Amino acid sequence: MEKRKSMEREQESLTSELTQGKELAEQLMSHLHHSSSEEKRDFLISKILFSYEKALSLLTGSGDGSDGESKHITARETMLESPTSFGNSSPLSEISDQDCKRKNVFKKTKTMPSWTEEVKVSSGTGLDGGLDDGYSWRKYGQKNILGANHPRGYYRCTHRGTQGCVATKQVQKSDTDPTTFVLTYRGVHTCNKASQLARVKEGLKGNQNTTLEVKKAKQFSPEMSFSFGRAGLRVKTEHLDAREKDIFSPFSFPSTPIESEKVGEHIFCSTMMENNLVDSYAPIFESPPAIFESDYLAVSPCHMSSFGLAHDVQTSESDLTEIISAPTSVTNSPIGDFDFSIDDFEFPPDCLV
DNA sequence: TAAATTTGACCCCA
DNA sequence: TGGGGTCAAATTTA
Repeated sequence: MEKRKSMEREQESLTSELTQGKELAEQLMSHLHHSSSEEKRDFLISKILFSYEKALSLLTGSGDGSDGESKHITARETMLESPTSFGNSSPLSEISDQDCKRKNVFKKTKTMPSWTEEVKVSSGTGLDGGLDDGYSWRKYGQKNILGANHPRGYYRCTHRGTQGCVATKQVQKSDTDPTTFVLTYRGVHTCNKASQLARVKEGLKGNQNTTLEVKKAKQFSPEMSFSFGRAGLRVKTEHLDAREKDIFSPFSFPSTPIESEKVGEHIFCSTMMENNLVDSYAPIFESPPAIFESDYLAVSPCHMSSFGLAHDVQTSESDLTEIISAPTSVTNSPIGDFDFSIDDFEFPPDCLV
């Protein structure tokens, strides 16, 4: 009995890994067609390889095949995820559509990549909870969290219905610092806006006016099967004059004082290196956080290298923190090389904030 | 009037 | 069994 359960789990993990591999391959195909950055393609390839290696290890029994996530997936959930896997005769067919939906949601939530950011905003920005990061979010819930002084807001991508974008984020005001919001992102944007933002970010490459400083990576734990840890960035903004704010307006940049003493405070790059996870970290930037909210965004060198940014880098107080300059828009770009100017970019009407 | 937000209820899981 | 996350109806906003 116990053995059978174990086998079922392995089969589920296998299915999950193969499915993931397939999806990643499809993403890669899409990126090939859109001449995305080499880093991004490399990352997708490494993820695909990892998925298949893991699947193989499950088949051969050489690995434990279970990770923190997949071992929680039940047989029922797995079947529900693949509606075609059971026919009318299955007792599962009696499960309501809503039940199916819910179970899919819970499973997807658990298996989606997630990472955390701490974003400091100045009071009066009117961005509480919204914290515009360039994506369109729709609030779908709010909960009081045990032990937390402030409620947690739940947001999902506006394009979820139209484009099936599964990205979600949680926003909670920090208990210790009311000006700091803890943002937890889950899932990767698959909406058009994501690729458009990526293009905007890439457009930073040739632009040199606005200073970016990536401050720190606060947390990283290999929570997701292998590559998607939780990483944190503390993003500060300051010194935006009216003109610059206008420039940033499409992304609603707030302005807050920078805490220079915290620059380089957290060394996460080395942690990544030690864990051979540098490549794995790429996805964190590849997808959403897209914090457009600072004119002062610090980036550790490992980020820089994974971004393919080798130019216009100044050394900051920390060896692990460097400053980039960019003129019109800023972000901790998930996408590596910044290839074209933002001037080349046009927002389709449906994506303007 | 469509889109966004609020909020109580529901479900899953530790 | 309670906490966290999500759904969806009701309400608000643009």
